[in-house]
Amino acid sequence: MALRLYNTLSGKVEEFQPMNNNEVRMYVCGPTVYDYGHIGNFRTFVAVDVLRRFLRQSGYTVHHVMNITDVDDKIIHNAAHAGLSVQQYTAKYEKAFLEDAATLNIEQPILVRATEHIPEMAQFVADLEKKGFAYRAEDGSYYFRIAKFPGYGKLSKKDFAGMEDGARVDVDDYDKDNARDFALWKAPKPGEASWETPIGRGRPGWHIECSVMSMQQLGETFDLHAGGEDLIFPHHENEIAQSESMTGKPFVRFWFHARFLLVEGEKMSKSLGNFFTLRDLVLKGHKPSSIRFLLASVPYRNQLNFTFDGLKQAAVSVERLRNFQSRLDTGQFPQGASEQMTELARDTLKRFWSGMEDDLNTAQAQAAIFDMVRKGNAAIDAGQLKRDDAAALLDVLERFDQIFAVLEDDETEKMKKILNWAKSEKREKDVSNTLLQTMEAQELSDAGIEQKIAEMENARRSRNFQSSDAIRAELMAAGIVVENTKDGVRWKRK
RNA sequence: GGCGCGGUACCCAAGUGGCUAAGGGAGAGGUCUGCAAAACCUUUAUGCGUCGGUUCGAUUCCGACCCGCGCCUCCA
Repeated sequence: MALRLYNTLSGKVEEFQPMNNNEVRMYVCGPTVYDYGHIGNFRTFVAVDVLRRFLRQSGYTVHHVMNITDVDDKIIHNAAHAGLSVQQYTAKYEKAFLEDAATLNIEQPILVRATEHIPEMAQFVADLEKKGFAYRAEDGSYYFRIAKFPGYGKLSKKDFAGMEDGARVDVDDYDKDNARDFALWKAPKPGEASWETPIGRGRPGWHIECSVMSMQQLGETFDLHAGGEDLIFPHHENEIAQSESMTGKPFVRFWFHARFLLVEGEKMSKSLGNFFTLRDLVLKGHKPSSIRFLLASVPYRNQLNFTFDGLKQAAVSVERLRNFQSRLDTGQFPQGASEQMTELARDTLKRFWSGMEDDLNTAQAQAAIFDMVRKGNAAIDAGQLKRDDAAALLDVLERFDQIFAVLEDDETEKMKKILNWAKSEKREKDVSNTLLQTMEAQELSDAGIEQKIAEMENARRSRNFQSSDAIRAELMAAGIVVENTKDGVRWKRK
């Protein structure tokens, strides 16, 4: 059994085997740091994170590299508008992106930045020109000659053969030999950021950074290259053209693309008012774990409809898993193991795993876990769960969470950071009461809460229910839920 | 216009040429419970966009149509 993964290049689901036994070398196209990351960006990065974690859980050592695009037209434009240097401008958004990724429990890959590889890129362009794949235009820009690369279009399944003669040529593209030729290197326009290099002054085109940095980090041919579906063309098609022209070898074995999401049933766009950054959602009071759970629960190749209702549902689902985990953790169970539960743990893990192996079918994998939760809860209710069973079920839950990463309950700290950020950015008006209430619950110390609960328990023991209910209500108002179980009192922050 | 993906219950969302069409949420009823929370049980698609076709049999394959979405010059 092994992971079967859809490969955009072949258009088929294939068995994934890395080139070197236990090592996977993968590259993901990272963010262009010109603004805060939105929920669509994070769908892709969560999908890649799930892939990365699953590969690691499968026993591979994963070399995972991600680029930061820190120079492009939009950055140059926005930076100038803000009166900042490109570097000052991008530093802010790169930091924000990495914080947001951490908020969503996305493990950080090895980072490489475009602006830190300018000489290598210039060299790459020079070499491509030497080999006849690139040419210099009159203004000092360099273009890739796609006519020289017969495989052009193989990733995006486009046939460019018939388009060469008689193809329309845009008036402003008079510099290019063919309208489809793409920029490797851009000559500077007045006031734009540029670098002095042996091929002249200028800045890299968009695609070149990924070819140069990925091959530098991972070799001329590597296992996996990921990104959003929009990158298939032209970005990844162009990367293939540049890289394979340079080395004469296959560039990437598996191409992995995450599908775009919809927000409230529509394409996300600023004009529709359904454009949300991660921070927007947290300020509205949604927990990072709910967001991650929702993003991860629809398989990456399917369109995901991201809705606020769905976010609420995800929160409850995560809560259900956490409740079960806590029940297993704190419950008192008799020694030993039961055959049914041992089998349940084994079967669940198997189902979970085969769901994941089936092109990362996270919905299927999740269903196995929820089945286990129901059966496990029922066994506890019936008094049939033994101590070793609890450990076995907890272990399965742990395996699930090493990939989904939603059970760890330390979110208030993350949310607080975002709250503080909102204050520093003068965005207090966007802070919801839900978030404030969650934060309030955090203000109470564990000791303070336990003190209150002790008072409540005393009142209950002396059957002074009026008093105990008052304390319960008070705690509830502060976002603390107290549960009285036959194994004792348990409480949690909501 | 070209290429591609999808339309499954109130919502989100898997899946299959024929056994009861996963799972989660929501609603209803019940069990437990001083209350609350959690949990469990029952219940909610004779039906899988529409219409044809192939087949002993289709939600699953094929065709047409309707709707949604993506790519086709830098949006994840």
